[in-house]
Amino acid sequence: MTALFSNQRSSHGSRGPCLTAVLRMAGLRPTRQRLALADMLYGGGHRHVSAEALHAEASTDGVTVSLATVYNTLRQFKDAGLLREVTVDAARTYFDTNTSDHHHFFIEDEDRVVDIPTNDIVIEGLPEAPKGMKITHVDVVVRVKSLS
Amino acid sequence: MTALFSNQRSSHGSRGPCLTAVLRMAGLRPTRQRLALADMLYGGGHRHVSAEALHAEASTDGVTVSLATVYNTLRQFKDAGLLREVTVDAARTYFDTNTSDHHHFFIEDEDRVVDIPTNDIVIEGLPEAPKGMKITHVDVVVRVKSLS
DNA sequence: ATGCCTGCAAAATATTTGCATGTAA
DNA sequence: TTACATGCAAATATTTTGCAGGCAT
Repeated sequence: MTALFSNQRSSHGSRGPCLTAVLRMAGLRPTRQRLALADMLYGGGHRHVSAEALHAEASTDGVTVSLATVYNTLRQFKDAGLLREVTVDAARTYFDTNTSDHHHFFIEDEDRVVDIPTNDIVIEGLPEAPKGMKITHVDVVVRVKSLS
Repeated sequence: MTALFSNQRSSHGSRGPCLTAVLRMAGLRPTRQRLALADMLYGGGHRHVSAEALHAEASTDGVTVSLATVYNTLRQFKDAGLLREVTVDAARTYFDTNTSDHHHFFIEDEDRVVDIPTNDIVIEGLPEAPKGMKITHVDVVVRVKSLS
């Protein structure tokens, strides 16, 4: 599966219409706030964000949007399959604009999530799901810290 | 590495002295509350608990302990290496009495963590840690839900 | 015009902390 | 006795929700 938003900018030069179309396809009205957040998220390469960080970035960019709307928008994007939730830190929720199958580094000193750059990870010996269950996702989080 | 608390009960018949010794070794005074919580955690087999659940269980067992003390005690045990924190759900922190290397199922419908019963999981193609970093832990979480 | 969105503030939830009291050594 | 532990309540942090007003269709 390929990320829906990939290469918005390079494929069209202007990205507004693309974002609008994608939001519509997801059943979400292309409002000013959603377009602005989507642009920040997908305007250049893939990203990992927390709600707080995205809200701060919006403020810096002069985009007026409430923190509650950022939370709600991130959840809507996630429900629409445009973002993937990454659970690495119990205190904070991260969203990844890369919705394809891949895994993560978590940099413990900085509370930061980074994609693992290769696709070579293979997990062997994975057991069957418990009876009556099916596997929805396999998450691999490699926690790292500086050598200090 | 073997869990410090394993087989307390079977190796001695009474477990009080063991728990006391382990707490002391960890630099923690063996108080009534800590002994009671340690007994609940290690008295029989390995477990996964949240602070809230452990507090509820204590109340049921007639052990008087405040929720704050449960939180603090779990953190102390974790810092002492007696528990491992498992991050699977952003809304809740789980602690695993099994501190050895192993991985987890997360049952999404029930918000419950279960050890993956085999040791056969091998992860291949794991990349190097980013420059200047070292890997502290690799977590594999297999999310499952009922077939519905 | 209609119904979905947004902002704000308040609620809900999870966890930590300050401080007076209690207890182990 | 002395330092560390506990309980309580309040503080903190994150995320969600209710509601009145706003905007997309």
